[in-house]
Amino acid sequence: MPTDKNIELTISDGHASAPPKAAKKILDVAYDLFYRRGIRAIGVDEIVKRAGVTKPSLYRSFPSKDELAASYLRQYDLEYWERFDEAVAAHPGDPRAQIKAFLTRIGKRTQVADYRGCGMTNAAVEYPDHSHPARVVSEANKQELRRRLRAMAVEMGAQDPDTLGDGLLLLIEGAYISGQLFGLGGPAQAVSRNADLLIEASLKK
Amino acid sequence: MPTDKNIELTISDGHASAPPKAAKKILDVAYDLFYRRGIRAIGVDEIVKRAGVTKPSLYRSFPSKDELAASYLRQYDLEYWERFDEAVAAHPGDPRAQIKAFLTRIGKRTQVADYRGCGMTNAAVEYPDHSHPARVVSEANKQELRRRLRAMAVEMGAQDPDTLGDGLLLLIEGAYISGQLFGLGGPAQAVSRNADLLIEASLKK
DNA sequence: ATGTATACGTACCGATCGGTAACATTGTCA
DNA sequence: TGACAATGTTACCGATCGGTACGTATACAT
Repeated sequence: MPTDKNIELTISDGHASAPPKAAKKILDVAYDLFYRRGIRAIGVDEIVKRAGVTKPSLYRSFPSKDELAASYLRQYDLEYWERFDEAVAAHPGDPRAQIKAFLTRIGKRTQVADYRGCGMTNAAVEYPDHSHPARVVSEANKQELRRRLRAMAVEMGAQDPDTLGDGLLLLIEGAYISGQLFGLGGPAQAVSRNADLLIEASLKK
Repeated sequence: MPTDKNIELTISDGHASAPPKAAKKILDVAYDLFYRRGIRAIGVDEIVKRAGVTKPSLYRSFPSKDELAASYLRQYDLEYWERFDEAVAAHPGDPRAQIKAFLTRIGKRTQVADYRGCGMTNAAVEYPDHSHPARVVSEANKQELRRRLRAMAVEMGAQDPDTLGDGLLLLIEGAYISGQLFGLGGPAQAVSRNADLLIEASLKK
């Protein structure tokens, strides 16, 4: 869900002036529609209609639909790391518990009807072209996720931290995808358990 | 890559007559374009152009673009289980080796530039609506994958076979997705190693 | 009150979307 | 050669796509 924080960081780059109010409504609506139904599936007409604004307003705040999609993902990115940091902050100095908290949360999120997975992952699937503005944001987010997981694997004292970090990433991505593929009762509910088994098997003896 | 086998099973349902030749060219081209660039990203005009046929020919063989996409996935499904069964047949009676062979193959496939992941997974991301013809095929394929993996986990003598089977599925889906997200050197290359660790940790002692 | 800038709306653009009607042409087998 | 099925040709449909030219309203400062 979109929040109101840091909107000005994502919609209008550069100049520090306050953004038009229409831009916030547009981004909020675009966030919701892009996430739930996909970026390619949503036209700008539907966005402006649901936002109660007009098309020129959209194009005054965003240079193109592709850039609006990138802005949506930048907002998604902010909220993603907020959730991640919450799990980390809940267990200071205990990376294994941090991971477990994050994965338990993911496992729970996937167990709702019409779960739509990770907006970053979905956007990358929709736009295979690496130069697409939305994909650039998506790839950066995933690189950062990999970096953090590998760092936590080091902290945990894994025998091969890169392998464990990557294994955790695979489980996480698998949970995002299978969550939207299987719905309730799908494999994603087992992500935390499997991660725990994998971590246990990967620690130095 | 599309093969020529079993085309008649996927393009025209019901009557057992040989399919028109244009239909095969159309399906081959659609297979390639849908897989590499996405279903929503490709218009029927581009398909018929690349296939060297005309639009009416497409709509004589396929009732709609959505059904053509479903036919593409049915073909994908056939080839998917061919690859799976190859890995199984290579190690009779040894499910752990079967899994390892299948995952090693996936790990290798992901390590090429512009890898595009699993066509089934991608289609599900593109079409969140569960009633979409393409998604119906995709979900059936994934259900079958889950069934097989859980059955193999039983054969392997896992303590909790459902959890292990689901864990393997998560790793596999993670490999598909991260393969296209990270490109060369990504986490997907560690899928076989992590699966092996997970299996080892999941067996009855 | 009046200028000035900024935000917004009406109406429109060409291109492309998926899909079709009507008819001409081809290849094949009897 | 006749007959039939498959394909091609051309032109078209309404809807939607992303995007814009241009006029209007509103706010604020002087």
